[in-house]
Amino acid sequence: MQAKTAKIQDVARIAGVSTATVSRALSNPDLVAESTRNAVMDAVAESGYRINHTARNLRRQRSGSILALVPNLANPFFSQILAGLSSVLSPAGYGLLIADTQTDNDPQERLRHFIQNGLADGIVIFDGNLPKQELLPAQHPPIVLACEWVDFDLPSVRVDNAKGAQIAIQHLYDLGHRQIGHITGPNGNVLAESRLQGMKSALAALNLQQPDQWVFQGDYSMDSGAFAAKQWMALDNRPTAVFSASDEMACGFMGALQHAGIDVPRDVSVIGFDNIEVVEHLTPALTTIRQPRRLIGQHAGQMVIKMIDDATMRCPSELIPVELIIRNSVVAPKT
Amino acid sequence: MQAKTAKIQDVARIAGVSTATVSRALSNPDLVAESTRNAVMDAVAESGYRINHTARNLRRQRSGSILALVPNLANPFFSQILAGLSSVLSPAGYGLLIADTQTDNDPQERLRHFIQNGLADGIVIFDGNLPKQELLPAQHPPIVLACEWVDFDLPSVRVDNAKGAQIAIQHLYDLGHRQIGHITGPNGNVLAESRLQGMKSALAALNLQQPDQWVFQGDYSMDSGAFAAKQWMALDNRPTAVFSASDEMACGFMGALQHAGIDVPRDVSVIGFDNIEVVEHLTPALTTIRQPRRLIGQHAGQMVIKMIDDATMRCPSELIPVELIIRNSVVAPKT
DNA sequence: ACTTGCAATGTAATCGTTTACATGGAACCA
DNA sequence: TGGTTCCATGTAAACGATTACATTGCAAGT
Repeated sequence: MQAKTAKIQDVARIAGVSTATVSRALSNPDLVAESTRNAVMDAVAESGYRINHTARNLRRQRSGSILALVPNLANPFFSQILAGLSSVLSPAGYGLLIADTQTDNDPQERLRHFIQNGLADGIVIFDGNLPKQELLPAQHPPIVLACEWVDFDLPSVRVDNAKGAQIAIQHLYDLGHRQIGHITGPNGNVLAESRLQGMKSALAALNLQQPDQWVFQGDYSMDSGAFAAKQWMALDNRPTAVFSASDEMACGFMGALQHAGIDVPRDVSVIGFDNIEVVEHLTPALTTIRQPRRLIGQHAGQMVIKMIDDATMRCPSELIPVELIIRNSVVAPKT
Repeated sequence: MQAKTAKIQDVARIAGVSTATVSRALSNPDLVAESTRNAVMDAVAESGYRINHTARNLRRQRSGSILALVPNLANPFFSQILAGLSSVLSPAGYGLLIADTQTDNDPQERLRHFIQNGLADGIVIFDGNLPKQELLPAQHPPIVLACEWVDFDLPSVRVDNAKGAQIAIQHLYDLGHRQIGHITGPNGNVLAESRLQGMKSALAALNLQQPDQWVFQGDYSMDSGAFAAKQWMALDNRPTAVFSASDEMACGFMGALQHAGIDVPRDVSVIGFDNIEVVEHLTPALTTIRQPRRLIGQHAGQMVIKMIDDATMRCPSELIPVELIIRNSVVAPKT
């Protein structure tokens, strides 16, 4: 251990003032006279002083970071959202702590750990399946839910999933499709549910039937999309178009069909949800519903910061608009 | 503000012991008698005590988290690596702080900020282009480089990129290709360089020529792969196979070719690098060089923890093996 | 019986800031 | 001139843990 890093005491000594003045000069410059402020700054430069955040945080009763709880870090869906989050947190002086909610077997305890231990000044939750009773009553730092949400009253930022589904169905309908299948997200997932519901009511409004075997159970993974393809191929009576609750599943679905020699979109049209980056480069390029992921991250970040700054603030939930991106995976059905 | 959370004092009072004993009972159980230990545990349960990490960290002169510096958070390439990292950090009691190195315009200052401010007990750097002088001399927490590396002596965990390139070329060669092109990574990137060099020496060993116009400048993005496709199509004298320095570029390349009506692999074989998840589901499924990304994250995490636990430790760099994944994007050239 | 050693615990200093409160002086006003 | 007010600064008490050092009591060794 060589020359320990300078502390505020050292700066104070060099500048010939008290530690209080140094502290003020640094974090509240208008409180000190200009001349002293300059002296302090010089002393800081001379000593190479850097603030000790741990000490500051202890004193201020804060942690200086925001925690993001994601259900599966390995899922690239989150990378852009996190990038958006990070881009608003950094400038505001917050660190971004990231934890995977599904790594171990006691989510209950783990969640409590994160929420109650003062590890974060605010939390952004991307996982709608967390044990709800942990979120509800206790005193916790500001929480915002992003993408997924839970049924009681916590502020959230999300897209209008039902609307997205409706747009997708309408698009298929407009091109002439009357037999429309669906690949769902995992059971119990709020996104999956609302996309499913959105689809159902859109179909109903259009007076279309959808037999149960046209609804394939998925879990957002590519593999589950590929599995849906197998089921589709096994059908006597195949839907002419399939709306997938995620782009990843659509990838898997199209891939498996193509590997089996089935032509997309000639034999079946496919529409996805999310607009992840790769789908533009697929063949056929995937028609999909765009979710502005970066934006979602940014809004969530801004919201949580607002709630930290003003504890009384009740943020309204935000609904980010979705958008149909037309590419080449949807065409009129064969006649 | 209601009932402030219990502190160690409260626990001590309830258990009828001193704070020192409580502290020991919690973090060093064998130092206290079993009976007192139980009394303390009961008191903890009764009071709902949860440790204040900020205070502990201040006293212990640590921060309790590890920082990951990634060049571009939005790049899904990192999501699995981070998942691996997180999976070893969490159990060890470290938080994972994530920062994007490219968000703002003064990387120098930013890097210094992270390194010197005691924000992290250890740092994992995924960006080989950081200002090197910042990493070199000063006293900093343990640093390990992952994936990318810098030329001087810092421990790293990475794959054998040159070997990967060599395997790729050999595979193409074995199938009969003698005219082989390449899409590079960004200029100055160590991965790009070593894959390029690996390819060059493999070609030389096989006595193959590679005119300059067969080497397309890319930047790892899908778009740059698509751009390379344009250049490939403009060539009079096209290579029969292309080795791409990343799967993403290979996606863009294949996509753009297919959209232009060119058949992969019949008209040109493509081999990638990374084995990102989606490429298995492309049509054709992409033949590629697999990098075990999750493993890289895990090893980097273990290494940095080791270095924190034992400051004298000099970790040797680790080389994770790569592997050829044969799929359908490479076939023998047209005769 | 007297020392020695050890195990269990307590006392209090310490980590590096922030900030409530106290102080001193200048400016202003009647 | 004496009294307010206000600005700039200093003093010292927090924040909530850990841990060096001191203390105690008891068992064992001689």
